[in-house]
Amino acid sequence: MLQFTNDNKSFTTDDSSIEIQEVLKNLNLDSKKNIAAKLNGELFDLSRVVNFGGAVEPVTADTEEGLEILRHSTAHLMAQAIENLYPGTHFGIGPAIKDGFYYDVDLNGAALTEEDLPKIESEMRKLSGKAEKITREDLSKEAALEFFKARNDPYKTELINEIDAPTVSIYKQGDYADLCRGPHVPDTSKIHNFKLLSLAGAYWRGNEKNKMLTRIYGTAFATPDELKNYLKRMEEAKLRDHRKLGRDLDLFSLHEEGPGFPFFHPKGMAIMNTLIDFWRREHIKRGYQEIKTPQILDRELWLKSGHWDHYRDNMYFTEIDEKPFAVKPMNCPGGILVYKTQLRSYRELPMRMAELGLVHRHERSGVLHGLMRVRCFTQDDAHIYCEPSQIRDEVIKIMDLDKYVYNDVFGFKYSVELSTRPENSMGSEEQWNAAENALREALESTNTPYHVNAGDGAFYGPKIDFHLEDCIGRTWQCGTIQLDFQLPERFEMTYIGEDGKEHRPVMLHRTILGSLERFLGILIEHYAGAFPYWIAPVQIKIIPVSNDHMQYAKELFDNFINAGLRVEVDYREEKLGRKIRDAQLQKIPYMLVIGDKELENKNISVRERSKGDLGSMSLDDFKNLLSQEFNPIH
RNA sequence: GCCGGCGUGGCUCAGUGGUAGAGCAGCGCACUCGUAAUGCGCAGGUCAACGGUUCAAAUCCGUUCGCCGGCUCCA
Repeated sequence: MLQFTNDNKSFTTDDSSIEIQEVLKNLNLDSKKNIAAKLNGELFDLSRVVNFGGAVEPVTADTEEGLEILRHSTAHLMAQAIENLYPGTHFGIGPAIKDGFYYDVDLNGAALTEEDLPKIESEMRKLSGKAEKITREDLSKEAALEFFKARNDPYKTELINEIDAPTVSIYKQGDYADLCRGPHVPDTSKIHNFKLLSLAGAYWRGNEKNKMLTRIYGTAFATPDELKNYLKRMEEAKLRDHRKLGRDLDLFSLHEEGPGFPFFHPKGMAIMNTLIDFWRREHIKRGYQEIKTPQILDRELWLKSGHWDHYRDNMYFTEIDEKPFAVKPMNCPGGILVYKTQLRSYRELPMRMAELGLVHRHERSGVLHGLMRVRCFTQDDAHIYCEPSQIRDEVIKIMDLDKYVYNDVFGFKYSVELSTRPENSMGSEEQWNAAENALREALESTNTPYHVNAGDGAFYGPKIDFHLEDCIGRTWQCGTIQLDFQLPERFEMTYIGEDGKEHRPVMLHRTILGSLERFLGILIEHYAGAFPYWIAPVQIKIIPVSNDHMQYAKELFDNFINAGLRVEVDYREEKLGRKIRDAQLQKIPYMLVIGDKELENKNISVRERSKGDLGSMSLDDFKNLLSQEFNPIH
C-alpha cells in the first residue's frame, strides 16, 4: 500500500508501478504547466514509476528548480538539433547554469560561428513541435558503456567510467540519447522560450591540457515575457559596462601601447583620490599607519620570500648594474623590511601597516578586461603583525571594516569564502591547520555565512575572500584576509615579549577594496556612471544662461572651489537646453542655472540630475542642501 | 596561453576587387538664448601593422599586434 500526500489531501494505491503523473492526477494536481514532480523533497520525471509513498508536489517552470530542469532539457534539445545538423558530433557536458545553460560539443574539427546559431535554434523549434517524449532508462554501467561506445561517444564513456555507482541513467528523445541524471520535462513541446546566445571555446573538463571543445551558451524561461525581460536586462547591462562609461565620462583609457596598463584621466583620478581620502581617514581611525615601499627590489628578496619559487611566472624582471631585480607583484616583502628596521616590542602589537602599493603582475593576454583585470594595479594593502592570540580579534576587526565599506558606504551585496591549503604551498601541515582554524573561528564567532574553497589559498597561507556582486550579477573578488606563518619565519621576524625573550609574530595580509582600479570599475557599473555626490568627479556644473552671466558664474565657481568642492562652469556659447543636456549626460549631480533673475537676486537656480528643477534658492540654502548629502569623508 | 569573432577619422557605424563615406564630437561664423540637441560652413583617415596575390586591395591570403565573448588563471 502506497500513500501520497499533498497538504491535507492524500491518495492511496496498491499499484506499485504507478507513475508520478498519475499520483498528481489523483490528487487533482494535474496541470499542463507541470514539468516534473517532487516526492519527499526529491525531484523526479513525471513519468517516473515510484514504489514508495510520501509528500508529493508538482514542479513548474516558474520555480527555481523547475527552471533549472527546463534549461537542462533545453540543453538536450540543442544537442539533439546539433546532432541532426552536424552528424558525428561528440558531446561533452551540458548543464543548466545561473542564467541559462550550455553544452560543450566536439564538432570533429568543423567550426561554428554566431551565424549558425539561428539555424540550430530553428532546428530546435522543429523538434519542439514534434513533441517527442523524453524517456529515462536505468542501465548498468557496463551496459551504458556499451551503449555509448556503440554511438562512438568518447566523452560520455569517460564520464561513465568515473561514476561511482552500479547503475547510470540515460535520457532519450527520438534518436538522441544522453547520459544524464535528470530529471527532464516530459516531452520536447514544453520547451518554447529559449535563445542561443554565444559561442566560446572551453577545455574538456576545464583542464587546459585537454582538448578544446566548442561551448554554446543559451537560455530558457517559463514564459516569453521572462525571456524578453532577460534579454532586455542584458542590453541594459551593456550600457553600464565600465569600459563604455569610462570613455563616455572621460574617466580612463586603454591603449595598445600598454595592454593591461590603464591610463587615468583627470575625472577618473578625482574619483580615485576621493576613494583614497576616504580610505586613509577610515584606516587612521582604525589604528593603521601608512608606509610606501619601492617598485623594484633585488631578486634575492624574492628568492627569500618564496615568490621566485611560487610566483615567478607572474613577475616582471629587470636588471640594475648587471644585478637581477624584480618588479614587485606584492607588497609584503618590502613591508617586512620596514618592520625589521627596529627591534620590536610586544607593546607595539598588533602593528597595522597599510600601503597603497602599485603592483605589477603578468596576466595572460586573454584574461585582460578593462579595469577589472589588469597587469598593474594599486592594492589597498595592509600587513598586520600580531601575537597568535590576537589573530581572531584582528580578523574580526577587518571583517567589520569590510562590512562598513561594502554595505554601509557603497551598498553592495557580498559573500565570503574561506580558501584552504593549495598544492605547491609552503609550510607544515600543523601550521596550516592552525591558520585555517583561526580564520574559521573568526568567521563562526561572528556568525558570518561562508563557503569553503578547498585548495584555493595563497601559497603562504589560507585566506578569507570577499566577493562583491555587480550589476549583471557577476561577482568580483575585492577584499581578502590572508594568514601567514611563513614569511615571518623566512625573514626571521621577531618581537620581544613580556618575558624579555624573542618571539615570532604572525602576519596578516589584507585588502578591503582589493585593487583600486578594479574597485573603480565595479563602482562605475554599480552606479551606471551616476556616482553619488560625495564621489562624483564633478559635483556641480554651473550653467550661465548667456554671456551676461559668465562673470557671476565665475564668482560662484571660486566660492565652491574655495569650499573644496569639485565644480565646473560651462562657458560655451550654447543654448541653455544644450548645456543642461550635456551636464545630464555627464551624470553630474547638481546643475546651477545662472541667468538674469539669479544675477538680480544673487541666488541660484538648482537642478538635480534625477529630480530635475528644484527652483531658486540662496547660496547658503544650497550649501545646506549639499551638507545633507551622504558623505563619509565629512 | 587556448577557442571563436572583430579592427575604417576622437566616438558610433556605412562601404566585399576599380580614386575613402555619414552622423555625433572638434574648429569658424551667425544667433545672446530659462531647465535634455540653434543654423550654416570648415577641417579631420598611409582603412591596426607588416608581407603576399592582382593591371588594381579597406575589400582576397599569410603573419604579428590589439580588442570583444568564453576557457584556464586571478585583486
